[in-house]
Amino acid sequence: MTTATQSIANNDAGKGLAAGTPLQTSSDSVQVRALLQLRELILSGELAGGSRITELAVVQRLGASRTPVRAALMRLEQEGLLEALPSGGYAIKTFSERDVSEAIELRGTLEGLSARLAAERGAAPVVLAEARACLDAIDQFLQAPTLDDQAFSSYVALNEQFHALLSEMSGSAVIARQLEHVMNLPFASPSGFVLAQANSSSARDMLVVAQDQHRQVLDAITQREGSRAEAIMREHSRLAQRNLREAVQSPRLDQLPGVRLIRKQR
Amino acid sequence: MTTATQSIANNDAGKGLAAGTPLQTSSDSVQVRALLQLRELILSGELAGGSRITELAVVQRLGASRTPVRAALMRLEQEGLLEALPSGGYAIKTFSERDVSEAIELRGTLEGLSARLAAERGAAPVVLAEARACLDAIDQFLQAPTLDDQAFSSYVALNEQFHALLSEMSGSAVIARQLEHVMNLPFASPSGFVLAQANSSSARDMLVVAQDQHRQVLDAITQREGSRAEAIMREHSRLAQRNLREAVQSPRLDQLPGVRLIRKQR
DNA sequence: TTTTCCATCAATGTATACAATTCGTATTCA
DNA sequence: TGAATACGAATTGTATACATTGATGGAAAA
Repeated sequence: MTTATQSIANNDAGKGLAAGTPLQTSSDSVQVRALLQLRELILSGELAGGSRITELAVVQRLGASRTPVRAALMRLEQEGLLEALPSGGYAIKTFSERDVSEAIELRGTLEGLSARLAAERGAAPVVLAEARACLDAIDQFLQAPTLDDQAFSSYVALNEQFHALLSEMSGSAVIARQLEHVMNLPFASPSGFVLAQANSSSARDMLVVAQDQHRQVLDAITQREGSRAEAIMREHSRLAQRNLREAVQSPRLDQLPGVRLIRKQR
Repeated sequence: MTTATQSIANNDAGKGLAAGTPLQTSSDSVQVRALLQLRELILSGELAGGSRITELAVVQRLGASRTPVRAALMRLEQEGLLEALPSGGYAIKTFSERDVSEAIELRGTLEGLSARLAAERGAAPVVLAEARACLDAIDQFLQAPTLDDQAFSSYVALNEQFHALLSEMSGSAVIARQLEHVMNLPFASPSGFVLAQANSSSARDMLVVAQDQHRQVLDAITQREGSRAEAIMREHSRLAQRNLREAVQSPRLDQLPGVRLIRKQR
């Protein structure tokens, strides 16, 4: 995970100003800034999916020199957002709905593996406690009969945290690394499409179901029930699958990061 | 670790040469050559695991300039062979036996997923036919009561091919990509440790077992038995686990690529 | 009008100069 | 003597010039 510490603004006399750029000057290195900005540009759909992307264009757009831009491009390629063209250069990848579905399935499988290992080996008590606290916090939000956008955002944050803790419980750096890599794929993230459902009447119910699965997988891990833990996490990812299917038609979809990269047909 | 120029001496006396110099030992670009050579250097153990690696050292060693070397380093970091140090620069990663074990488990899980999807969706007949041909070829080698090193090498190649076909059968580029990524981890490859067992008396028997699993998973896929296919591939990876455990003490171990990166403890 | 060849250009690949940061070391002050 | 600071060497980060390759368009010939 790249540390995106937002701190004192620095630097950046800003030569070429582009319209609409969020102007988030963090004091990170040029390389990191270029990576973040370029990723944002792609995920926001500002750069059309499928189109070719040239170094020079990015250089002009971001104001950095070719070297850090090149690094960022390389990085984004291996993240899966860009595709290296055989003739050199890159194209912005697009994803079919099936691709997204498979990415979610992949995450479910890996999280299942992680949960099983955590159960079989036993998780560190500290992490378990953190996870319980995290779930308690989620419960707080679910108390209310209806949830506003703010509550959903909080849920998303806590949800991500819980999944991260789950990954940590396996005690496997190798698997955690792979999971991180899968999550780099857009929309594969645990809360990828929940926001699209925020207005749905059944939205809260879905979160209730998800939260129950959270509880149960933690219980399974505590009871050292490996295959139960694995099965739960796999099923848990199916919620995201459902959200994906429902969200594909949602008009609100366009506001989510990365959805512009999904092409309609397979 | 001193310089000593013990690798392929390209070294070409530097910048004096004008354009058009036929220094292409292999017809690839400098970048690709640097990547291959550096990876080889690491996997062969010529660069000590855990040690820091500086750009300049690599530049001097490989004769390329900093730019392609930098690209190679970046690549190897994301492959998992190098670790990016917080202060900049890289260190050669080392792996515990547990890391390796987890990498194998990971592969088994992903191959299981792939096989299940292939079974559920149905695999392309062409690929299925190729896979059968591949297994027939392996059978040829297993006819002999004992196998020489040459036969083992052939087995390894065919084995890799079969696993590649299996990955293709799922029809999922997303999953195939992840599998590829996992295989980048040293020793996670399907035939990672078979060569270490080549002299063992039970070596052939192990291959016989493996081959039976190959047959069965193909049968399961053909019969559209998803969870059976998945289970078989998971169990299949356990063979590699066994090989790992046995191979760890083998004196022949040092000749395998990457084993020098395994640290003894924890 | 079409095809082929050449010229031109644009984009990436490569090398290197320059800047900034880090780390080790030595010196100085308490 | 110890610690802290400052200085210097080394290494990475950044920018850019140069080289090469691939694409594109236009002109000439069939």
